[in-house]
Amino acid sequence: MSPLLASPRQRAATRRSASPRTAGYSVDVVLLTVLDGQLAAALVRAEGRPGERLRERWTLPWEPGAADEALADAAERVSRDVMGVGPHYLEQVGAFGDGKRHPGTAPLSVAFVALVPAGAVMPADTGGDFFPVNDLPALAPRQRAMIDAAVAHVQQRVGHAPVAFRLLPTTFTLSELQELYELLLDRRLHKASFRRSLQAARIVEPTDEWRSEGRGRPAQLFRYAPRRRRSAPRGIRFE
Amino acid sequence: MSPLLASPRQRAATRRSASPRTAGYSVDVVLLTVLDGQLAAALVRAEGRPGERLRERWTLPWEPGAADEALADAAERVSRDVMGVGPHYLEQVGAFGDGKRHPGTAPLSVAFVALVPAGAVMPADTGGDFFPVNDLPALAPRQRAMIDAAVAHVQQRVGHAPVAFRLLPTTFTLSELQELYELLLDRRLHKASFRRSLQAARIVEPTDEWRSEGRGRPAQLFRYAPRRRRSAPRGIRFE
DNA sequence: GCAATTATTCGCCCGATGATACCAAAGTCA
DNA sequence: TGACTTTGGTATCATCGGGCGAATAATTGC
Repeated sequence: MSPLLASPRQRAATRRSASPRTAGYSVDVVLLTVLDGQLAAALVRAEGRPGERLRERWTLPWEPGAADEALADAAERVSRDVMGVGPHYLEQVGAFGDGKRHPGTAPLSVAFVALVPAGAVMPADTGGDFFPVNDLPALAPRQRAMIDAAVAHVQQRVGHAPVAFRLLPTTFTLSELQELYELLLDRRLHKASFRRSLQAARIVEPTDEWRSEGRGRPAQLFRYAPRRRRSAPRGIRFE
Repeated sequence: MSPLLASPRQRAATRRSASPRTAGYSVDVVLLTVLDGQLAAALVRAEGRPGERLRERWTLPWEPGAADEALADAAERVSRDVMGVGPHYLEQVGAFGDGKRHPGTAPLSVAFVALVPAGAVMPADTGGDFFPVNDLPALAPRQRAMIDAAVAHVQQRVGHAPVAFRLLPTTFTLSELQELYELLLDRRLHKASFRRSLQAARIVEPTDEWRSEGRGRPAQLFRYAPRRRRSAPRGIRFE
């Protein structure tokens, strides 16, 4: 079988079956995007051994861990298998293994979170789909925990990493950006303060284009273009 | 051999040798304390197989991963084997496995960070010692990476978790607390501002005791006693 | 007592944040 | 055409928190 002709689904299945003896851990990816104004995670069909009865129909995309490979490389490959292209953001969330089941036999799973811009489409042959994180189908407890941790991880990183910009197209309106921040942080933000802070941080620049959304004044489009080095943190937080 | 008579070192050695076939991953603990005004990590003597030549003499305390156990339980046991008592703080840092060596044969290590109050002593039979994180002996690259990540993790958590208070005795002066924050954050803090924020957060309370350090006015002793629920975060950070 | 040292607090200033209101540019509808 | 609505973008003001220097307090050593 030529690798050039193999579909992502076939590649993934081949790699999985090539390791009948589990390496001791799996690499699982929580692939997040924005769908219909909600955070959504990619799930694929659970593939059990012939004759095995699965209690769950869906699972996070994953791969058995390889001894001689960097974890991030495996996670990137898993993401590529699902979406056809590499993720715009990839970060490790942590290791999960507290006695809960996994679709594979791995006692330990290393979770990654990957971000895909809103509007990206999953190739049909992937056999997967996006589900809102607030309305997930039945999942193994460990996988549910990994999704929850991935969302919490993104929420904590949103102020220190360009998380939001990886979930948006290359150009966007400031209202879209603010709505995304409100979605991620789960709280309302003040419009004037949001734009003031954004301007002070100098991480977006305006383009020459405007977008008219039907009613109301057209909005100027911006792009992510950080021009400022990180300012030293000020003050102390006790929480 | 009765478990009641076994020293921590013997218990750890027994457990390690009980898994000749590696479980696929290890649980490593970065045990931090404050020693001579510096952050210090606990290291133990590296134990190789007979005849095997070790390039490093020291290693992080660790254990092979067990399939049927929670990761945090293993990390707590490792900490207890080193210090004799459980840690005052324990949190997972992440999984490390990017092709670097480990004293065991595990291709993957799950790192935890544990905090021990300044002044705590390591039992003599542990065979370990504390080393300043800025002046570590030769270590395997993966272990060095885990220590660096653990320190960075603590620095990021210091404003959101009672990290500093787990590195201090139960009572302390405000100057000691500020010096610890300056050590952790690696920057100077203004005394009046520090105390003002501390009072606003309502996480310490004064005791009836004062401590005289020789010269100068005696300092009042405080204890950690959070009385305030977390205030909702304000504003936006773009960094 | 007086200087030195350390602890604790006060007052001033500035920047960030939030509330409210205002202006601008488009569509809708009579 | 002209009011009204809708959405984008800005201005003004009050408030709050934090940075800064200085004043005050309590002890040791001379």
